[in-house]
Amino acid sequence: MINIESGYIMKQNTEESRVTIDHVASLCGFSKATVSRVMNKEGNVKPSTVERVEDAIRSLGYIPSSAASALSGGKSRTIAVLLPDVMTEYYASLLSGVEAIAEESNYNILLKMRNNKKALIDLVNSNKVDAFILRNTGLQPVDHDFLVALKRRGIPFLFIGKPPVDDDSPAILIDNVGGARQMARHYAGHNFRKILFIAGPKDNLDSNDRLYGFKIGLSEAEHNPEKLDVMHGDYSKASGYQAIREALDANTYDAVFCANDHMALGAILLCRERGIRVPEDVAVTGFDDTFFSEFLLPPLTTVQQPMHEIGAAAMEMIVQILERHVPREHKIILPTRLVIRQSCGCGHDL
Amino acid sequence: MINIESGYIMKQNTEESRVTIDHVASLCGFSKATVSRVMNKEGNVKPSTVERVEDAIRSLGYIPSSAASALSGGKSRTIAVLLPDVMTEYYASLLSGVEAIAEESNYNILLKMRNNKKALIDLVNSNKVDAFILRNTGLQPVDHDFLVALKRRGIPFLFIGKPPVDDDSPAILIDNVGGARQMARHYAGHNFRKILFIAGPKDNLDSNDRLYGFKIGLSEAEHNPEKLDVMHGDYSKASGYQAIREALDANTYDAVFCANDHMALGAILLCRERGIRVPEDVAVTGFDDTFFSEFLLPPLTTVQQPMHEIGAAAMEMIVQILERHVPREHKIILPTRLVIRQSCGCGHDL
DNA sequence: CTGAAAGCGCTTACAG
DNA sequence: CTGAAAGCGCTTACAG
Repeated sequence: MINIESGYIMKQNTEESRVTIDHVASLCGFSKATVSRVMNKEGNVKPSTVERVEDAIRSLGYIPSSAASALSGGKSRTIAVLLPDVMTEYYASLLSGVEAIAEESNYNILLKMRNNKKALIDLVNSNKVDAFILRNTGLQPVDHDFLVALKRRGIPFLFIGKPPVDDDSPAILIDNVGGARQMARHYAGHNFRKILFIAGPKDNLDSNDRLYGFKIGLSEAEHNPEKLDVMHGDYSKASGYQAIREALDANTYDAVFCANDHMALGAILLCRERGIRVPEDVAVTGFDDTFFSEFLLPPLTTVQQPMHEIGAAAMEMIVQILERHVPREHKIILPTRLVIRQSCGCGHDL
Repeated sequence: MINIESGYIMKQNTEESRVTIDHVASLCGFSKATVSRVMNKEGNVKPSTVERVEDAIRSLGYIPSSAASALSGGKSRTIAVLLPDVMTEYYASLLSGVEAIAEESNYNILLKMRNNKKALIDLVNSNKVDAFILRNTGLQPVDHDFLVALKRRGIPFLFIGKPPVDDDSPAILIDNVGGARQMARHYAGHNFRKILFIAGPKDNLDSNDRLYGFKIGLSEAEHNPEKLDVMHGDYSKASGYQAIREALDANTYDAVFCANDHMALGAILLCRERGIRVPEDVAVTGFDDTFFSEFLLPPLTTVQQPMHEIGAAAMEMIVQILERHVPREHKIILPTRLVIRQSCGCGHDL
């Protein structure tokens, strides 16, 4: 458009040159109200007008100032995403799913990784984002005042994972129960009789659902193990290691099912240390199908959840809410799938 | 502040209530110009005034509209971060380092994961961010027009990794040469004679530095291998697998050093398949010290780089540039460290 | 279908 | 050290 490289033109527009709606208006001969209307695809603008305005926008390379439109009541086209962290593959995948759709739909994403009440409420009030995607974990519940602020200002939001108990917000869920149920049936097939479930924290919804699904799966398969003990970890490798260590000090088990792969990794590490063979002495399985599970020795049997798709679905739903004013109440449940590898005792071709 | 739960008060302020600078001004009895000054810590405001204004801000719970301040020439307190992806641990760690400092310094971060020229230039012109953090990989070079736009508008930016050749922007670097040099010395200790280096893409700066460091390390140790072959991958597991497969079809090697851990994983996987023992038949080492490397069998010898710190350093530098108007030209080089595990042949206590 | 005008909530010369 | 006023670049009733 403007040749920056050829030095001598630059002088007067080094920092200031900004094409505004006024330039567009005067170039195409319509008012800026009209320009604004076509930019926002409002509808009732004569097609020929739309065309001329769009030509002007294009030829000027006009980019609306999002600050200005946000201030005057328009949209900022940015969505805040609140995640506990991005270091676990699970969250990184979510984020990449969200981002993929954001890019495609021309939204920006603002990332927040701390449940910092003040910062969040500031963000709500700052006019900076159009909506929120919230990952709710039992671990660090989303602040209540923050949710109140959101509702109060009428800013749409959605949960990845179950909303807080009293809240019926839109949400993207996965079939925790179904995945664990498949695992249980597989356990029944192996005829495991002394089973340890290494759960997440006591109040964690995902973990509770997985345990629940596991139990009904067992009973559906009419498999009645001698015992089904439950220990609690915090989803970390270290906690899986610790849990199985304590459990094994007191009891013996055929098999341990962990509420996620990181804890399963911890369990396998403990077994390696003690010379306990997996799966010959004890089977170990997980949940998530994290990157590394396939490369463990033995390769981990686990439940795959569509992490990327969860993020994508969340962003899609937000875009719909924002742009099509679709009914706010809405849940989507994404499927999970048992992935059988060798840590359960299958495939002796190790 | 306002009791949302007790329904009957809500009626009139359900969506609108916003505390503005005017409210603050009238509460404390100063003009909004003054309020603005204290908010922006401009300096020449009488201390007693500052105090009264701050009291008013606090008691009203006032949050400035970032849209308004951005529009009127102020700052948006948000930094754009451009990353190729977040799915690899390397980028996820960077991001978490960036985020940690952003939170602490009260900045927001806007995440961009595609090198989409138009979207980026729009962002530059949209007034939405104060600065950019750019991860430059040889793979997907940062668009030139985008950089031009940045400079033209005077928006500060910084690279993680080497800037493009002709560019002397601030950057956060790691000591690729030093890390690979340590690895080379270790190789000399093992007396490996037939060495394969699985590099990144041909024009990749990190990979080239690692190869360079490896070579000078070898010569410093006066170790002269019979051969040092180089194959190129793309940093993916699959490419490591592929590279070593081709290499092994034509030659034999004592040891292979991979430019990152994912390719080392691929190499180890190929060896597993072929029944080639690592490290007895061939040693395999990597670079990065990714999460999984410790849990591989054999545990991977690799070079650790401080990923989180890189992100943190980047954000810190941006904040300094923005707030203290520190000189723009600046580089920081962070150290790397050899982590010796067993895939190189050390620690036979497997 | 289109335009004139007010207003969104700040910041920043300018004047004192 | 402080204030009155203009202006940033949009959007949105309101009127036609």
